[in-house]
Amino acid sequence: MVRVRFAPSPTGNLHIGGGRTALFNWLFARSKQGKFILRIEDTDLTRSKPEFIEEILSSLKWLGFDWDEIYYQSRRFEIYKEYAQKALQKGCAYIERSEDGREAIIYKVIPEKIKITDLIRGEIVFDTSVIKDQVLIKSDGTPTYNFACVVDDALMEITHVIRGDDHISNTPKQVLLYRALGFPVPQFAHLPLILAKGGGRMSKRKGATAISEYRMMGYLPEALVNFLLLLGWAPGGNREIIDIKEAMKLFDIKNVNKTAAVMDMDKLDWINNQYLKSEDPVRLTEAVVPLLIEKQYIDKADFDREYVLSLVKLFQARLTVINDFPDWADFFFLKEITVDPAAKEKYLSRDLSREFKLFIERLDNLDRFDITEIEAAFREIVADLNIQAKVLIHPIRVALTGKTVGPGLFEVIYYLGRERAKERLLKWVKQ
RNA sequence: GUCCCCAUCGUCUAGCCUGGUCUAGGACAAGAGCUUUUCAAGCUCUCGACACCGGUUCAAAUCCGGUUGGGGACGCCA
Repeated sequence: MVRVRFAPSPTGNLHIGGGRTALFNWLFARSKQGKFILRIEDTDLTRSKPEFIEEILSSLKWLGFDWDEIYYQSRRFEIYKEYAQKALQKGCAYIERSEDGREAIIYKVIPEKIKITDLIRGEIVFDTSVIKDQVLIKSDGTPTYNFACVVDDALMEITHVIRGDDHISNTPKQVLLYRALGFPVPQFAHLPLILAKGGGRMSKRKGATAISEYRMMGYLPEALVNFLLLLGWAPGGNREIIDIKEAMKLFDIKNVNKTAAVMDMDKLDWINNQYLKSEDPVRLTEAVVPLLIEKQYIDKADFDREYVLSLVKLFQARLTVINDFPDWADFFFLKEITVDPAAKEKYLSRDLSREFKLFIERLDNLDRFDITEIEAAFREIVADLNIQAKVLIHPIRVALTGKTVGPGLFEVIYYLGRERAKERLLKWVKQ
């Protein structure tokens, strides 16, 4: 039975790279009917924070990665000490006493060649003569990362260690410890790192790093997962949009790339738009409502959900992120709209009083105020005036929305309602 | 500095293992156009890569070596 683990350290948020490591572990486990284990590596008592644990767990849940077991290393200190004693008894470790009299347990590294077979990279050979003796238990009694990791992976019966590239150099140290303690050595698979746009490591200065930030920005978890999946793995057949269920069928750890990938926000945006388009409008509305409340565009206690739903449908295909909606659709909620200066200059610098007045009259006289009737009325006017439709459409859009881009004009007028449309047009009519 | 990993369009990648089917395919981005209602949606087209040098071979993106470049690790952090 396949057993894999994701082992984050709660000294920070769940990173985009961590998210991808979790993804590949989860995918591997689920595609092999195995177990996905979560292990919180909180041995550094001063740097580990409960709020980070919360954050990591909620990010994993948001991404859709459920775990079968969860462990906290801070509750297992006795176990590590026990195994350190065993190493001592076997004679492969020694005690080092510091000046203040505290004792650390150190593993003695003997020069040899260690060969590991990485599932992604193939054979890697290390010479342990360049590795220093390894601390197992620090003088404060807590275990070191490499030691706790080995003991836990062995005790938790982890069959495959799938982790970031940055752990390659830890691998020979760990193999040494597995052998010393008589544990079977698991299989290793080292994932390439995700690099920042300009090269180098991802950092706050080079864009969003935490999964939760992407959530806040309005990305869908399915889209982010799809994006992460494509960073280092291809489903074949030139496919770009693939959901996790199908990825489970096609995924093979051996097909994961060796090359580090650069984070490309443009591609993420495109993928997110693809998912947004096929998202259930009702669900999207649920996501959008809190944003509208926050901006005070709607009243939490009293708003028309059906109306918001209609507007969501109007913008859905164009949204890059969910959070675009409040900005792009603001004119449906604001009493006073702000007109983009450039748009005003381009479309409303000419006096259109006559045209606007005509249109207002036609809107007034409509028996049925619906999209087809509005358009019919508009078409008649441009025919009468003998002008191109766009000559009038763009100025009207700017007058009604304040923007040069948006949904189709007649839908905009319909959902704005007769009175508001007339009112906004009237502002540009000189008496 | 030492050790390790990596190397196809600007970016993500297919192809590489099992050399010829590759004048290297797709996607994002960019550019051009269409959509006689915008684009932030849609459609069409264009631009654009096997890092370099040697070797093996009838034949190399594919195999081998080196160079260069990028990345990572060298903590009583994880």
